[in-house]
Amino acid sequence: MAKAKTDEFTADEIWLADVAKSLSHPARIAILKLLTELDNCMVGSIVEQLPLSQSTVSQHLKELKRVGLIDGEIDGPRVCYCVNANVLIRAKKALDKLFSKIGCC
Amino acid sequence: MAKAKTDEFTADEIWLADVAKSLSHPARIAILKLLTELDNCMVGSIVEQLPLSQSTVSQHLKELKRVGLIDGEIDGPRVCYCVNANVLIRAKKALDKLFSKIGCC
DNA sequence: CCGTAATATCGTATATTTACGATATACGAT
DNA sequence: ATCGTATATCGTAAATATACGATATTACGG
Repeated sequence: MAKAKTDEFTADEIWLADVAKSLSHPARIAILKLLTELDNCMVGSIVEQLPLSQSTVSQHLKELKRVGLIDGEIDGPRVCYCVNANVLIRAKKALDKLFSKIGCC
Repeated sequence: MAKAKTDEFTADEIWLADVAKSLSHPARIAILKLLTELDNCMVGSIVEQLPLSQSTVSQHLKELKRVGLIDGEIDGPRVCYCVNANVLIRAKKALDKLFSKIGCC
């Protein structure tokens, strides 16, 4: 029943799982890709490129922002999002650490 | 209503999101960590270390196996799981590619 | 063959995610 | 002040995820 026993895991484990969760939808992967490629990262541009409604895209952006993978900067009546490299690097390091000593049984 | 519009995204995006999904629970992060640390990777050993029931752990193992992050090898009456480095490397490369050109608006 | 141990699967309850349209908010222009 | 545009939030329905106990399966030892 999805009883949140998260306190039984380490903060690192919970954090990495949370970042992974934010990456666990193709739309959010696509959004991150767009943010690294487009010279224009207004929400409207993103919505145009995705097969999803504006409100749904907004929800996905909120999820990415929640874990800090992107930041939104208000630009007049628009919002400009961009990738937060720091969080990204931290996530990659955590992954590397997790798998630094792969050795099997 | 979670209408699966996944065909609108690229295979790469879907795959990476799927791997991320399999990493999106602290128990599964913990399992992967255990598999890289324990000299004994029987299911029983994993269950012992986690605050979850045997059936729940088995479900998590199934999810990790589904995306190929781990392989299970039958060893008598037990099953020995280990990390699949190939899938892992592929995932890391996909992440690196995704973020190779971080440049903001 | 039978019992025991290890693991997987089933059934099921609850929680969370995903999606959309409708509505609210914020801002710039007129 | 009002209008139009851009974005966020609300309400909600359907899908999926998580958890557990109970049961099935598999393999070995006697």
